[in-house]
Amino acid sequence: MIDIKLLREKPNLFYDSCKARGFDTKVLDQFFQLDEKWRENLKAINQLKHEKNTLSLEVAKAMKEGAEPSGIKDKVREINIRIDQFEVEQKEIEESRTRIVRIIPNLLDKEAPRCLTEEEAALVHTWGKAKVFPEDLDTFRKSSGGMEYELLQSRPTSHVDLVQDMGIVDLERAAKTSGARFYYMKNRLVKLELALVNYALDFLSERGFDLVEPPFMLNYKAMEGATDVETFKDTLYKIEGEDLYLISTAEHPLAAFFQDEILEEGALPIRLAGVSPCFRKEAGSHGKDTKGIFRVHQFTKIEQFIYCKPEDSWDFFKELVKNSEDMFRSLELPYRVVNICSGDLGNLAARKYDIEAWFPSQGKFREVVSASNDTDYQARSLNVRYRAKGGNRFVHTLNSTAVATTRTLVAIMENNQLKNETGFRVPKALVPYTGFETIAK
RNA sequence: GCUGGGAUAGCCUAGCCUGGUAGGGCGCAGGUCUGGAAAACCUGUUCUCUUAGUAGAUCGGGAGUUCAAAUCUCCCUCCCAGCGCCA
Repeated sequence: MIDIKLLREKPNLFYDSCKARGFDTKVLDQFFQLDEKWRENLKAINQLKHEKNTLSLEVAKAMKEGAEPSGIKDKVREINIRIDQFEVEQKEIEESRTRIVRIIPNLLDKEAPRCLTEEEAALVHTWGKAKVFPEDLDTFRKSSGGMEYELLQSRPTSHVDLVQDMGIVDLERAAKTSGARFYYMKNRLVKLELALVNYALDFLSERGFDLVEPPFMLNYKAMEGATDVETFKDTLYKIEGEDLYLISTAEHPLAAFFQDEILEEGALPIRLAGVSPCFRKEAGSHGKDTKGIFRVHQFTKIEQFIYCKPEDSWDFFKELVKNSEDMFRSLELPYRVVNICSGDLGNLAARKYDIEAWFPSQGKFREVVSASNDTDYQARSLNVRYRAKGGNRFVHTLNSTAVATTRTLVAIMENNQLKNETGFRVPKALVPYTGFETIAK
């Protein structure tokens, strides 16, 4: 949630930020309309309550002296009716205002590029040597700066065909039992997934993160604080008859961990590495990546999360991106880093970097990591503060994927295909965790 | 799921029976004192409102009774203890 006081003091900051995001500024106009009415009403209510309190004291005084002040009591009853009328209206105004405030996006960071679409994201840098099929070379060059590449003789098999041919993923039966975008994962691929999870946890543990397996469900209040309306609408599964939602990322339970708490300044920064399944409806993505395990309703993800002091958050943003990059370097997966367009940012993020791995079969860079600095936006909604000199202040929160298993598995399959047989090589870093070097038919 | 006990400001706690300005302690901040510090003492220390007041709200959340609710009544949430069920 944004800071209402700041919105009142410096409306132009918000108008500019919303325009750059392609967010309709009518919402801001509505806020100011409602807020003005709200403040007007508040004054009237306070005035009436003051009268009421004064008269109530007179009643107490009179009764102590043995009198029956029925005249004053009647007056208070009248005032109560007027207060009730105002308060019913005020409650409605407040609800509308809160609804509106909650959808106003975070203030953009000045380094978030001003543009509207996914394609215009600013290239930050690239790493590795991509395997490119000649047909894709144009697209690759346009989207990769001067990144190194080697040309492929033939297009690598798509992971969809590969996993089914090898019998390590059963999509048809998953469709039967659960629907589209589900999977049964089998044998060595299961081991590889768990290897990836364990590797990522060791990796982050060594870098000072506390490992956390959070609840996989959150109640409305926690979820509302941790995320935004868009996520609710498009991605969350609700448990029928209960005040519970399946998490779509460990970010949310990690963010809500300190809900309504005041942290000691010396305890910051707090680095948490969450591991959890992620459940996503993927509403609105019909027709995209419909086959295979690239975009699914359920996958496992290891997520980095940091709570810190406001003045430090951009340093920690760099740290998160570096961790994620190091992770993908160690998995030998070529990638590019992009600075996401103002128009393509989520509501919470002031700035967001994506890491996009190169997928040789698809001939594209695709998102495997998303790193955001939510500044104080999420912390304000969740009421997470720290004790600072001169008063409690909201912390800043940041999050970044370390590894999302399914997507990373696809990247591994497509980048490491074996030449003479059906299968792929396990990245060296994972071999100690798998105990085998290849997965082949 | 059942029975009982709890939830008061950053933390701890009084007040609840018997309705009438939420009191104290710790911690923190400022001040007096000091060469400096400690101690002691004083002041402040929830939120809201750009008329900042002799203002309003606030005692886990909501509703009710009353001129008036932390206090009485009802519903709900969470925590603790005991019992039950349970991989």
